[in-house]
This record gives sequence, C-alpha cells and structure tokens, in this order.
Amino acid sequence: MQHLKLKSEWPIRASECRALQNQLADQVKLRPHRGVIRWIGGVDVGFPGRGRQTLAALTLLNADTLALEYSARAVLPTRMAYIPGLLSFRELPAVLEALACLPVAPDLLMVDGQGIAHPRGIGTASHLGLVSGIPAIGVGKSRLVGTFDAPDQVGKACRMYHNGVHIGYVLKSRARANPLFISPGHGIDPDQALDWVRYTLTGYRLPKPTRLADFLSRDRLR
DNA sequence: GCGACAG
DNA sequence: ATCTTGTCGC
Repeated sequence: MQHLKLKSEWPIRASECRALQNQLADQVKLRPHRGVIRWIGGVDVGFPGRGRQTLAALTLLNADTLALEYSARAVLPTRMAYIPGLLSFRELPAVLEALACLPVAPDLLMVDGQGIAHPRGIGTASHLGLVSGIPAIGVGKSRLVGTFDAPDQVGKACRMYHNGVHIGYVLKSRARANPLFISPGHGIDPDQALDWVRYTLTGYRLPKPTRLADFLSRDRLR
C-alpha cells in the first residue's frame, strides 16, 4: 500500500536511519492483542549472491492447524550494508514486497530478528509491525541487547531486561540448542509473544512459521 | 580507547 | 547473513 511512498522515503544513511528509529520508537505499542488470529505469517530474509541480493521469504500458516497454506518470496538488489541496530532498513523493502504478494493478510507476524529488544526499542519486528499495521513478534536466534539468566530446561523461559525494562524472554525451545530471544514487536505484549512462540513450536529449535520461512529462503521448503 | 554487535 | 561436506555427539 505505502510502498510507492517507501522508495523515496526509505533512508540509507546510518544517521538518518537512527533518527527515524528514534521517531518511530514512540509509536510502538505493546498493549495486549485482542481479536482472533486466523493466519500466522513467518518472515525470514536471506542475502544470496554474497549479499548482493535481498531475498524475503514469507510463509502463511493456518493458526488452528499450523498447516502451511500460502507462501511468497521477493528479491531486490541489496541497498544497504549490514549495521548492527539497522537491520530492518536492509531487510524490510523486500519483506514488504513479499507481503503484498500474499492472497490473505496475516493476523500475526513472526519475524527472524528482534522486536523491542533493540538499542532504541525498534528492531525489525517492531519496524515491520508499525509499517504493516500487523501485530508482530521478534524471534531472534542470538542476542542484540538485554541481560538475562540462561534457561536450563526445555520449555523454560527467563525474562530479558534492557535499561531496567522487561523487553521479552529467552526461551529454551529444544534440548542441546541455543535459546531463542523472544520480544514483542508491535501490537502485542511480551507474554502473548511468548505464548504464540510456544504454541507454534513443533519439536525443533525454531517455531514453525519462521522455520519454514527459513527453508523457503534457501529453496529447501518441502 | 576498548569491547559488543539481530541477520 | 554468506562461502560449503561430511562428520561427531547427544
């Protein structure tokens, strides 16, 4: 919808990106989500061709059965280098393109990356939630910011803090695997974010929506 | 100045 | 993230 506008307003300079983040961070809402969720979207982004291309992979699962029903991909030339804290500016253009290709709009997005567990409180999941208007959860595979105690047993989650604020959870989703970093992105609260991730775990380290999107991003979906 | 640092 | 196969361990 707002893509046409996107190209002209999308910042590339690091200083401009940070300035925009500070501005957008105030709009992030973490109030509890209300309403029925029928479709869960999974988002992952790859950078094939030694990073020259940006490939966004999106999966859409039935929230009741967790069956994969739709998927979409979009490839764009990579515009920006990877800079810790500015990942959303590198990934989102392709993600928004893929999102527009889905036949049904997701009611919830699970993103490979952080939500508010970010230096300025606006990681990729928060940024995507804001610009898409869809509730979003960040499911990171490693830490960007935050302090926490390591969860020792499978299924256990420990609260994660940053500057005294509860920003999410560290969840041990599988034995002998590094924990997941769960943080709300936008339109949902920390506990609901954790609940949805737990609900979509199917015996693997990553929740099904993101796991399938990861396969899709590298042509391994089957 | 030094160390940390999503994907 | 990407470049890349088989292999060791739980």
